[in-house]
Amino acid sequence: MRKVPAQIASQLQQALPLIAEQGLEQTKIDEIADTSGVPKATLYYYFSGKEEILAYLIEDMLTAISDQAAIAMGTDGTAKDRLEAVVMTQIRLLVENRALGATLIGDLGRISRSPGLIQSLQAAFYTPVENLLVEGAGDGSLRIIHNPLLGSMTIFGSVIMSILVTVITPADEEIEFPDDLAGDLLDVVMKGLLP
Amino acid sequence: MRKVPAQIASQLQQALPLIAEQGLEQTKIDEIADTSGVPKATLYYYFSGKEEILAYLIEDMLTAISDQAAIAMGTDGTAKDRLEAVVMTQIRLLVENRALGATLIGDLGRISRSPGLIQSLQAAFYTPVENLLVEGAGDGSLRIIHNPLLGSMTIFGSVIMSILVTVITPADEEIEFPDDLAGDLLDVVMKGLLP
DNA sequence: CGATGTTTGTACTGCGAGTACAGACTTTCT
DNA sequence: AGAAAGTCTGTACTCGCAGTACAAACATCG
Repeated sequence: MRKVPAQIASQLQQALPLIAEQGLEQTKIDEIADTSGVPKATLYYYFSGKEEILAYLIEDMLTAISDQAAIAMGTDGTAKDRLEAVVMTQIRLLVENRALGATLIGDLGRISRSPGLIQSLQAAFYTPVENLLVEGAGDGSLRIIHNPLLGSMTIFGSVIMSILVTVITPADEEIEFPDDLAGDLLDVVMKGLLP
Repeated sequence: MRKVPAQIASQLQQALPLIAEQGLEQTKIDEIADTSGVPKATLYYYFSGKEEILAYLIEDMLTAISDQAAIAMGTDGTAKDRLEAVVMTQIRLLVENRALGATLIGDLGRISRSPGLIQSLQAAFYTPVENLLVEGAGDGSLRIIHNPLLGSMTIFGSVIMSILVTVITPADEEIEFPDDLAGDLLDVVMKGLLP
């Protein structure tokens, strides 16, 4: 895969709603070409096919998320505070690009089939959270849990499911602001379900 | 779609590992026919295509889960106890049929595009949990949370992510027993991450 | 036993992914 | 400047595979 010019990368975003809506399988290359304005021949000049186009866009987003998460991790405060900051960041970036977020979540199978994407996904979601859980057990701001990986999965799972629901919801209905959503979500995850 | 004979439904299960591994997109109808032993012409006699075959299998599993969940809900005990029973049931059924579980989770987008499947998914996962959360707030065995839907999403999210990881994990590695997994997961979800 | 439905093999059609390639245009090098 | 190498895109093509057509064998049932 050749280095993709920023211009083209940006144009490709326009095809995302289409892909999110009908799935990559049902989205024809010509549709992607037409909607994005990038000629089909040019697409094949840069990518080897549909799969690679989508993988490229997803990887791009995951990189952005892990970058931002790293920043949030580096701030001051207890592990708990920074965990909340990280989760908020993840949610914000997913919601800001709804279509890509929906595709990411709706197509976890595709991601799990690509080692590169698995790695990016871990870097964006698992690793930062898992590190913070360990840190939190150290500085006392978080409970020591038996299985930290499961903790990060719980968070990741609730994040993506929340997003999925806001994304499935017809666009005409009002969506909760990411901050409210993130707040409620953290409330549940942090305090648990027991009284 | 005609009523599918039990025999054929059962044979189709054999094609699931294939679909889980490479995705429906990459799985050819002829492969499904060969692996399952159901002739291609017969497949098209009952189904309108690949999509419908997979949808049928998924719906089948979701129905089984919601049936079992309903049973677990009907037992004695506090809402908390029954919630744990329900979650254990969900995990058990997903793990017992790894391939289908993996497909279900890896292809949430497909599900979210089909109203029928959304409904089955809700019946299997959301509705029972959400009801129990409300009940639990009533009988005092669970905390009153601001957004019950979010509670059920958190649980669903952590369940499927845990499954996804056990499924992605190379088959040669030892998998945690569903009971242990469920136990750890409930520990996190119930008690939360705070000390 | 006729009628209606099931099952399956074989042969076919057609869509759309991906390829080939030539020509225009741009950048880089000498 | 001018050659060389790389970028971009239109057009026309191939070909794999999903889905269709259909006929013949077989079952079921009234």
